[in-house]
Amino acid sequence: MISFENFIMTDGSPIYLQILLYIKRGIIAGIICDGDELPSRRVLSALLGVNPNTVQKAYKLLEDEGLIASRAGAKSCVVVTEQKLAEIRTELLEADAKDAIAKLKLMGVSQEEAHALIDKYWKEEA
Amino acid sequence: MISFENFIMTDGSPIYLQILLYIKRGIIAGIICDGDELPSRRVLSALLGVNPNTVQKAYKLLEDEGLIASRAGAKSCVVVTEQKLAEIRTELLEADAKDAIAKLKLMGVSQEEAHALIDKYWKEEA
DNA sequence: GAAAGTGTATTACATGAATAATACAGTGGA
DNA sequence: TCCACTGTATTATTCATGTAATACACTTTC
Repeated sequence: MISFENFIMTDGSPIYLQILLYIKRGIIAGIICDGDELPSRRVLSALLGVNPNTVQKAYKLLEDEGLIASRAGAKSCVVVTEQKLAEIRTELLEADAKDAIAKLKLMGVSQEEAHALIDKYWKEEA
Repeated sequence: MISFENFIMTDGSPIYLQILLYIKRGIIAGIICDGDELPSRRVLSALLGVNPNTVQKAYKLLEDEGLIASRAGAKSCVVVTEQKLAEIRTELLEADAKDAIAKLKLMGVSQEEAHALIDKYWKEEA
C-alpha cells in the first residue's frame, strides 16, 4: 500500500494536482512500483482531510495517463512499464530543473552560486 | 521605466502573484532599482493582455510590503533600501532553492545528479 | 448469499481568481 | 487652465477549485 506520510499539502496549487505529482514523483523515485495498491478514494480523502471528489480527480488523471488501473469494486493499482517510467522521469526532472533555473536566473544568480545553494540547503529536512 | 520583455506568463499560479514575483526577482537581480518608474496599471495590463485590476492587485501587495510607492495621479516607483533588498533576496533564494530541492529529493535525485542537472539545463534559454 | 468496501457518477453549492465596465479624484505637461 | 494620464474604488460576471450529499454497480471477504 502506497504511503502518504511524506505528503505535505502546499497552499496555492490545486490539491488534486499535488496528489497527482506526489504519486508521479514517487514512481520516479522507485518508492511507488508497478502493481502497488493505492489507498481508496474515501480512505485517502479522510487521511488528507479533503473531499473524496478531489482525490477522484487526481486518480482519474493518472488513469488517463495510463499510470494507474481502476475497476469498479476493487482497489486501484499502479501500472508502470520501464518505458513509461523513463518518459515521466525525463519530463518531470526537466520541468522542475528548468523552472528552478529560470527563477534563479531572474534573480541574477550565477551558475556557481546555484551549485552553492544546492550544497547549502541539501542537508536540511529529510 | 521597468521592462517586462522577459516576463513569461505561466499557467497555474495567479497572474498577480507572477507579476509580484517578477518585480521582486528583478529587484534582487539589480535590474530594477530604487527610484525606477513602473508602467502604469493600464499600460502594463494592456501589454500583458490581462485586466487592469489584476495588475493593481500585484502593485497593491508590493506597496503593502513597502517595495513601491504610489500617489494618485502620478506614476508608481520602486522604493528599496539595502536592508530590504538583503531581506527579500535571502527570502526568495531560500524559498526557491528549498522548493526545487524538495521536488528533486522526492524523485530520488542525488546531490550529485542535482549538480549535473544544473549544468545540463543552465545554458538553455536566455 | 450478505455485508462492507470499492470505483464511478450526478447534482448543488461556496469560494477565490480573473474579467469587465465603470466612476472619481489627483498629477503633470502643453 | 485644460486635457491626457495616473491611481483608486466599486459592482457584476465567469470560471475553476473544492466541498457536500447522494446514488448505484461491482469486488472482495466472511
